[in-house]
Amino acid sequence: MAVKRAPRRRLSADERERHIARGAVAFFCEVGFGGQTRELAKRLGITQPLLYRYFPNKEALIERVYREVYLNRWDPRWEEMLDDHSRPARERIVAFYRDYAKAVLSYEWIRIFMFSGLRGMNLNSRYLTLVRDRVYTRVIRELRREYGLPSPAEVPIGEMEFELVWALHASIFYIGIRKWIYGLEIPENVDEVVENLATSFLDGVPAVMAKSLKPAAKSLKPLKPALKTRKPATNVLKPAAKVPRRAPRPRG
Amino acid sequence: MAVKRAPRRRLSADERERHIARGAVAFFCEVGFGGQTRELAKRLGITQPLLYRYFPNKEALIERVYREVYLNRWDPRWEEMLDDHSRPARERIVAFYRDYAKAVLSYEWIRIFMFSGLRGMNLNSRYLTLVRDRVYTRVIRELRREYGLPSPAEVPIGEMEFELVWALHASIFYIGIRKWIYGLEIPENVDEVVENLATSFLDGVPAVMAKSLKPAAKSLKPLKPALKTRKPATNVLKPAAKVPRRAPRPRG
DNA sequence: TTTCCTACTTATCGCCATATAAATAACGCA
DNA sequence: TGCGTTATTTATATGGCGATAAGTAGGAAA
Repeated sequence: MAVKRAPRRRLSADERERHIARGAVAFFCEVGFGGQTRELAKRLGITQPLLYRYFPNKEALIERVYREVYLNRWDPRWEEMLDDHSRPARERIVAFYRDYAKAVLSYEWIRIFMFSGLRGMNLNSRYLTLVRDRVYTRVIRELRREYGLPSPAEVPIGEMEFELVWALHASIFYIGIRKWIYGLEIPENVDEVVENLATSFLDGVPAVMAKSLKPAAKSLKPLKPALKTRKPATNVLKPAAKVPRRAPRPRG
Repeated sequence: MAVKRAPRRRLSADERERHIARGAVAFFCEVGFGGQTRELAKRLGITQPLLYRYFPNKEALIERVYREVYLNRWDPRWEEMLDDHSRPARERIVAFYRDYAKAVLSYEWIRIFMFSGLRGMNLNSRYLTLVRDRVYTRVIRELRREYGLPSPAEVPIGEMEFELVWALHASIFYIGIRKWIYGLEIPENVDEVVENLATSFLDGVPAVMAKSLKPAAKSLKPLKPALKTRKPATNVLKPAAKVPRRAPRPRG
């Protein structure tokens, strides 16, 4: 039986570029960056050479996928949220992680994040350094305040304290890994789980934290103070040279 | 300048097979399974067709890599360790996780585990189901006992309890991800970190756990009882048909 | 020392993936 | 309604990678 061919439709260059970019995200996060341009084109309902009208080569397309996924993932309100002293610290922290989990626990993000890490991109470390500077420092600061411990200005944040916050981050992110990388079942009510993880964190942390703050503690190694340099926010990637569309070739 | 060629050395078939297998692990865990057989052969100091004398195709070689890495990773003493009632529960649990972390936080394991997950292998889920049945259930059982809560025989283990143990597992495993996938710096003294994570876990968990055990709790959803079927232990993968070496071809 | 088995190499096939060049046709505009 | 621009397709080049076939030589045994 003959394949019914959809009537050819011309999109504006911008529309098509976005169309391809979105499709590429969905495609590559599923099969990895080894996925073939032919297969991608087929899914998009276009021919493979058309991709090369919009992106000079596959690598540029992948670059575009990174921008699509990494950009605008950061919600600047998170920082305000953690700073809002009108609410109790515990409530703020729990609320933040509930929000953050919603933003981060998606098929696309989890997989692209892993793929880019395994490929040796440094996007991951850039992104996570940002998280550390914008979030971890705040969480620790508020925890210190909550438990009557010295402020980071008085005693700089120690390695071990960061590790404790890393652990909470990890336990949330790992829910996504279990589901979208290992293909395991996870609880239906992720919100409740995250809430419990944050709560359990808040209950378990102070003992260890207080211990690590005692000058006698074995490995109290202050880190470079974070939160010092104030960057423009939001963008993990540079605003970035937009890939120039290929000029139509002269004919004849 | 002429390339100094190492004198050709003949290994016994078994030796060469292991040589290739070990090299393949190191190679594929670094570049992923998309890595080229030519490049692998170069690193091994052999020619690429020789690979095909020992493995019928690339997929079989990859299969061999899985066996090499997954097999014998499980230490049966872990279960005994957790069951040893002559030591306090907290001590046992902390000691177990210190040990487990040492076994699991390696470049090879972390990366192969991720690569196999992203490839859609079900090895990950098989392995992790084993961990759940052999470890998580024990940890929860001991915790319940420690805190005077009903035993799993009386009240089956709930979803949320498993989630709490997952969280500890995640926070340890994630240390490896940070280092070997994201390329981030991690503390020198991982042992101490793991100890603190386990401690913080033990301090933080009981409140949430007790809550989740109250019949009134929202989502007390008992899971299928684990630890029931006793499997031969140790092997995650089937003992597995050894790839038959290719018979030398008749000549002339 | 000679022989013979087989580990290993050289040479090469054939396919498939990225990428380019040339031809076609959809749509805006006159 | 016809024209020109350019989005899109068809056809194809080019190289790389998995895999095979045939020839070479190491070393154990006699």
